[in-house]
Amino acid sequence: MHSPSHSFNCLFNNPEISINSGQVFLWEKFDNSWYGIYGDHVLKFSTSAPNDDGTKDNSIEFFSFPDLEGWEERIFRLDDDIQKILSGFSNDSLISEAIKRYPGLRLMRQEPHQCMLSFVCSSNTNIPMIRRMLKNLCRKYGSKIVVDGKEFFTFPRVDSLNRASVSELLSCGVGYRAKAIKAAAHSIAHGNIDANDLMRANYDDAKEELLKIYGIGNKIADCILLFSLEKLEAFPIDIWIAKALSLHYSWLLFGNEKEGKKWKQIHQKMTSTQYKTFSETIRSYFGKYSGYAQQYLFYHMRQSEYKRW
DNA sequence: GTACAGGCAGTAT
DNA sequence: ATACTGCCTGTA
Repeated sequence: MHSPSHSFNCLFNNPEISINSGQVFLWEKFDNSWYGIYGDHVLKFSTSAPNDDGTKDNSIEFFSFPDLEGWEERIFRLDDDIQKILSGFSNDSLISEAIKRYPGLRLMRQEPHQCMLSFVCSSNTNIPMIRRMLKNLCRKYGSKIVVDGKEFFTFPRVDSLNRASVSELLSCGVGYRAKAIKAAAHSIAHGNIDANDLMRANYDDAKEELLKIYGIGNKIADCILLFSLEKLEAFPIDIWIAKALSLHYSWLLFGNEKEGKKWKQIHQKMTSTQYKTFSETIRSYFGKYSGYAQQYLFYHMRQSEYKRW
């Protein structure tokens, strides 16, 4: 189905950059169109081809299969008052610089079950591998939807993953994460954990629930909370953010210089208590929209390393 | 061959 | 609490 194109302001003229941030995994570009898996749906948007005179108007058209009315507001968080949120970081020079440098970068709202399973697959691996694992899972357990002559596979229902045997999951190349995938699917399928409950709960309570699940630790829990459970104060600290923190925020995190230097050398492998301490400090510094700061920091760190994915 | 990639759980101190 | 270890899999 076809949604009318938006009259976008400068704060949302570039949905591509948010997808390229690497926090969503199942989007692909063909020509002028992006296609993404969102639970049971295939989403698509197209930027307009250049006009005859070589100029480009910046209208974007949105589609979904099956129809998902107004998905772009939801997925790109157009309901956030981003101007207000970003202006809240004006006292931080690094984030302010990143905001100027990467216009249009936004958090994306992910489908909760898909988000949870995606990040469960993300441990100790890289983005191309995560994408491969998820695509394999979709192909094996999702359903096929043909759009524009291309085959897409929806994200598996938790029931299917819960019923799958570990050896079947292994054939998707997920390795030792198979056990964690089953654990997560089982928790959802049996109602031990419920996305709507967690959305209503506060950050700490929701996180505590997620941490009970085998395979979900601090970082993955924070990703799930930020990207799918409306906890915008969540601040996932992965290796990239850890680098950013030791590079730019040691003044904030370390009272004494020595400890900062020591941590710089290690600069990964945080203990659980370190994670908690850093997380609390940084969240009280950036405030209730810390997650947006994380998004800009993460993107900036990846950009400055000329990473490909 | 070996190191490494968006962490995590298990065990021993 | 912290230190240390192994882990599927594909790529460089």
